[in-house]
Amino acid sequence: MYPEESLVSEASIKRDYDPNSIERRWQERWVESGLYKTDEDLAKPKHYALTMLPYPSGDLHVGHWYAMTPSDTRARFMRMQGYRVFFPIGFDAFGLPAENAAIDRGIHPYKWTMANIERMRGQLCQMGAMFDFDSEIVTCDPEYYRWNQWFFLKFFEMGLAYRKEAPVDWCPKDNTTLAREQVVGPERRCERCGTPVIKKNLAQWLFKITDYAEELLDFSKIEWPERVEALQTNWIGRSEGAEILFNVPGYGHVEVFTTRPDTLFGATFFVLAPEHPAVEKITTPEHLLEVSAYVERAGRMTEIDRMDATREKTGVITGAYAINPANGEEIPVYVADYVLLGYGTGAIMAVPAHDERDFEFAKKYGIQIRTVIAPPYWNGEELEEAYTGEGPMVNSNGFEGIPNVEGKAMMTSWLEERSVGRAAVTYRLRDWLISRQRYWGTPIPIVYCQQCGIVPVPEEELPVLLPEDAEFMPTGESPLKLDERFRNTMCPRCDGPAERETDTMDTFVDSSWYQYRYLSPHYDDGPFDPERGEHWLPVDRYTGGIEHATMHLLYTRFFTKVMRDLALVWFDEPMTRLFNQGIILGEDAEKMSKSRGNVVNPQEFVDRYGSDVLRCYLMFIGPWYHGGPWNAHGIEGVVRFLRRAHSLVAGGEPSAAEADPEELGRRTARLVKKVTEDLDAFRFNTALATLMEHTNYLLGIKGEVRKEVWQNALRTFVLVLAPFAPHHAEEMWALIELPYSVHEQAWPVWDEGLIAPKEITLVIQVNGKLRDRIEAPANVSEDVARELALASTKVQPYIEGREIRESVYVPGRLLNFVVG
RNA sequence: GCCGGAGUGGCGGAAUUGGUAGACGCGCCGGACUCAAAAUCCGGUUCCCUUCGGGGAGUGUGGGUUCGAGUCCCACCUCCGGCACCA
Repeated sequence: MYPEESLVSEASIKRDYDPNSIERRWQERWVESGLYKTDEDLAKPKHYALTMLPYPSGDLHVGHWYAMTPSDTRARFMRMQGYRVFFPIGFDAFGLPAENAAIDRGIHPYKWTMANIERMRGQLCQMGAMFDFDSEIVTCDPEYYRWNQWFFLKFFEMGLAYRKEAPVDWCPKDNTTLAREQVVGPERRCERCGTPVIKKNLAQWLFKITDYAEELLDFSKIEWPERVEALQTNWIGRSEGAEILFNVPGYGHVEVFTTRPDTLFGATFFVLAPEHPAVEKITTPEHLLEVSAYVERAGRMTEIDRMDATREKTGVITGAYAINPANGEEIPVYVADYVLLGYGTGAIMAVPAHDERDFEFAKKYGIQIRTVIAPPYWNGEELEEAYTGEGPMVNSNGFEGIPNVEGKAMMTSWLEERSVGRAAVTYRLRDWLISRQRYWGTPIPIVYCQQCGIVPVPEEELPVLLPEDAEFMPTGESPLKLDERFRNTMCPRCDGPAERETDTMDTFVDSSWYQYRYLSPHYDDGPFDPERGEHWLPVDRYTGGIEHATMHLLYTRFFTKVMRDLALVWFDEPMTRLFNQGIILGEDAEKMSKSRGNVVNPQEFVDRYGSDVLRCYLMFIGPWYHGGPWNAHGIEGVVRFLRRAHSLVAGGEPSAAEADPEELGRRTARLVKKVTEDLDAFRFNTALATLMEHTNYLLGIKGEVRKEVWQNALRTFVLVLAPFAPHHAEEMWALIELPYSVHEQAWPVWDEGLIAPKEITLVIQVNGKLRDRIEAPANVSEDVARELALASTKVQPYIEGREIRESVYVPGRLLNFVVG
């Protein structure tokens, strides 16, 4: 995608030096010398840096480069700062594209995946990252997924894995069910392929993440972006309130959840979700026809229509009555589809005066609207709309005049005393549905026996292997279901005939604990070697995209908490600090996509300019968290920068010692300070700007300082360049005849005392407006500064004939006269 | 509606956290080198006015605090992301 009339021609790139041959040469040397084997020197502080593992789609795209190379730069920086750094990589190798390739082209998913991994591994090496490939994991390897199954069994023992038949989200294109998290947007589309999902009634396996809902809301032990915390908090959706029992004479008690127990006296009707089990039992014969018709219609309606809040509320009366426990009133029971079975208890007490939805419903069906919380300046008149604000309770016998905020707790304890209610918390979060009707995933280690029922596969029989000779139907039907040899088995408990579970696990299970497996990818006695865990856990820095906020990042927190409860780990959170990078867009500032034709192929740029250029360009483009549009011309600025940097070390004996060595020392110290602080805070763009500035300065004084001084300046410069452009830095390091490898050197330190300049530009303002700039000694006193300023012919016109009321002096910066 | 984030030159973006707005880079303009071009190097580049000394305006809009506001406060506008008949 580089422009036809590129300003930097190929010939000119290769004239001075050839990035490709330099890079290839050093990559080979790095491998030979084992430079990136993980440092296990326990005397050093540990740093576990992790970047989200890629899906092996075939080729690295520019998004991978954008995610990985700054992460690598940061890891290199930590290494030079004296940390032992663990920076692993692997492949999230299960998933649908492999299976689709099998269906479309007849290639077995394993073959397809492994070929892709092979290719991507080569590209990762070309990137010049310090990944330690010895710790690589491939999640479709039985050695890996065996432990998915092991976790499943543990979850099952703990009651955290259970099977339930319920209406679930089904993607008709991918032919599988999805977790609630994988259904996105108001149109309820499949997160993977964008197809609108439908509901299907199926028996599926779920992980009980809701048991950890409260703990997942606690972010006090991690430093994660507020944005992610907000997204997860939103997703978990905690509501505090009360559960209240309403008696329906002739049936029994029906429980409701409400966040507004303070409005109980205003409950003038009662609503059940159409799917609520009580509906058919309480409906009186004369309403039966109407109710069943309504329930059927609601069932046929699509989820999207059903959830459309702008639709006019509908409902039918059941003929039954519920008794309001607060005042003993009989209130009519309706069935209405604006009440959802999946939230709370699937039944509500309706308080039209103080809830917009109930208000709309009551207006339509002529139900009484009784104000029980007085709005400001309320005189008993009828409300024109629901009042949801605060106020004193009214029409509430025994609670009159109590501020409703206090009334909530009082009403709850009043109900508790009478055993008709209690304080309760409800979450929007649903349990994690992990069953997938696909082949290319981890088989769920469960057997169904006619005698014994649901039987877990014994631990020692793991892994339950995927059959290799599966047949892939063009319809996308689960190949495991059709595979008799896989399906038919013996019950581990009674040896009788039994059937295997044919669903596989959501691939998000794989990535929920992969950070632990990296530590000992071939360990046989558990998911990871506990001794290695002690040396490296938890992850110190995790980097990746924000799109996983309510999926992967929530699941992995959940897994770690369960692992803690299994005493596998001693901490509560998987990754202490998280950084989300942005998204790299096409040149048209739109999301890259094949259909738009704006996809940037990183390989083209690597071939043309080398990977250091691509690395640096991606870091220079803007703040990492921000992302932004690709610019094929912009990258040429980085080509020039690296070439100029390289030319610093090429030849040229000093001709005259004219440059100020003190200035050089000062600027070098400033460079080190700035790059150090910027890298610490992930500000790669401004660090590179400083490196560019410094390069230009050095080129300006090249040949004008003594050899030792120059050599020393270059040494420091190459050291701080090294994390950004590892190949170029290594080459320059060799050219200035320093011993291999630059990446094993200590990060330079700076002398703060050298940084302050002796001369400063003092800004003179009059009434806050800039009037002059005066060169002055850095430590100039206020009195001297005043004299200098008053002597300025540029300042004089603005103070002549006026009274100087005050002057503000900021040492080393500015002097401001306030004149009247 | 609720929650979160962002608005700065032609463009990507800087600004030591209240102290010279526009660093660095792209693009553009001018110059050097060249037969010429590319590359490279040097200089310029927020806008308006200018008698070429300089002057005025300026960080989404309108107010405010302050000697001084891109930065802090209040109100609003626009855009992006998430959630949403969640009781």
